[in-house]
Amino acid sequence: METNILTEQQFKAWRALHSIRMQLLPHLTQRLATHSELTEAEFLVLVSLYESGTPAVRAKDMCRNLTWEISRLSHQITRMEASGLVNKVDTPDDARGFQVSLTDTGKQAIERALPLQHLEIKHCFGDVLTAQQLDSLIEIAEAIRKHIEDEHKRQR
Amino acid sequence: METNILTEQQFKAWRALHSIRMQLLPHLTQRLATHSELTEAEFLVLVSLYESGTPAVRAKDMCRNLTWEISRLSHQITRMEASGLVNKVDTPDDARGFQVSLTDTGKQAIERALPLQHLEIKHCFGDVLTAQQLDSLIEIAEAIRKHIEDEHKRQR
DNA sequence: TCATTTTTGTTGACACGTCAAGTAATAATC
DNA sequence: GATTATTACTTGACGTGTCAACAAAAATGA
Repeated sequence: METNILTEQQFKAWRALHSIRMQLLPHLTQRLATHSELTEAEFLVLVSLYESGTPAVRAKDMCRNLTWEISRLSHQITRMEASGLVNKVDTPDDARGFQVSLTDTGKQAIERALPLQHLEIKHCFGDVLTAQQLDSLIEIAEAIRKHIEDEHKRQR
Repeated sequence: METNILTEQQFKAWRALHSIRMQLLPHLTQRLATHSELTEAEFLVLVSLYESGTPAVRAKDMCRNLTWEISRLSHQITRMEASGLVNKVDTPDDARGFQVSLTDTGKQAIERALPLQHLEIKHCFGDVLTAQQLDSLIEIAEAIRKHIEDEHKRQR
């Protein structure tokens, strides 16, 4: 309770969120690097592609899916094309955009990494929490999403 | 439910956590940049110093406080010293380490930023959630912390 | 149809974070 | 007290993420 703006409980919860972020996420990205030699950003792009069910995904759609901005994706795809995980393809209907597709290497990488990473998530997140706690998280995310959306829309 | 490793609920909760991370945190760091011209890393260092109550904090202690590794702090302090927010001082008793102290600029910056940022946190986090949800977060963080600590200790 | 606006993406600069390799001082051990 | 191990930090390389400035295609609309 540094100031009296936040209540004690609010402050503790904020620190709790920070703690989750600083402990769980680095741990998981490290595991991912160890068992699959993928960074988190690479993993997210590959999952997004893999789960789309389509051979190629348009950049702007992937951005919406990942909640990334286009500049971030552009940089990331440039790097991943260089390392051979994805290909960049022109869109047939719109000469501005591009599509991203999995290479064979990329497909193998994600098919190997996905179950391993889900095991990690289960082990140090899913199985560590109670059903009530999992439900709370889902509610919390929704409450925050709604709030931010209202803020955002007003600003734009 | 992409694979059947995680239960549906676990998977949704995992996505919820991801959603919180991707929506709330960028929003808050952007606000911080807007109202105080500080990055999140700068803010965290300044808060750590300010709340220590001492004129200077030793690097390793600040690392423990922030859950940062020393390399990260070293880089960060180098940048912040260049921009005039902190000073680097030799420790009196141990010639290996260094201490960090607030400059006047840094002190003014944090005294201005802290209440503003707490208002933001209250507005889009603390006041958005119920008391039960706040308590859940505190419990969740503790459960994860304990789990990771056990994992970590075994590995070291 | 022509001009304007919007959408889509690129690029460069810069701050950030991690890793691995190194250095130097202190602590521990014999 | 000399050797060894540990601690505390530095540095460089590299992947990441944001911002602002830019470019070009597509949609809008007068």
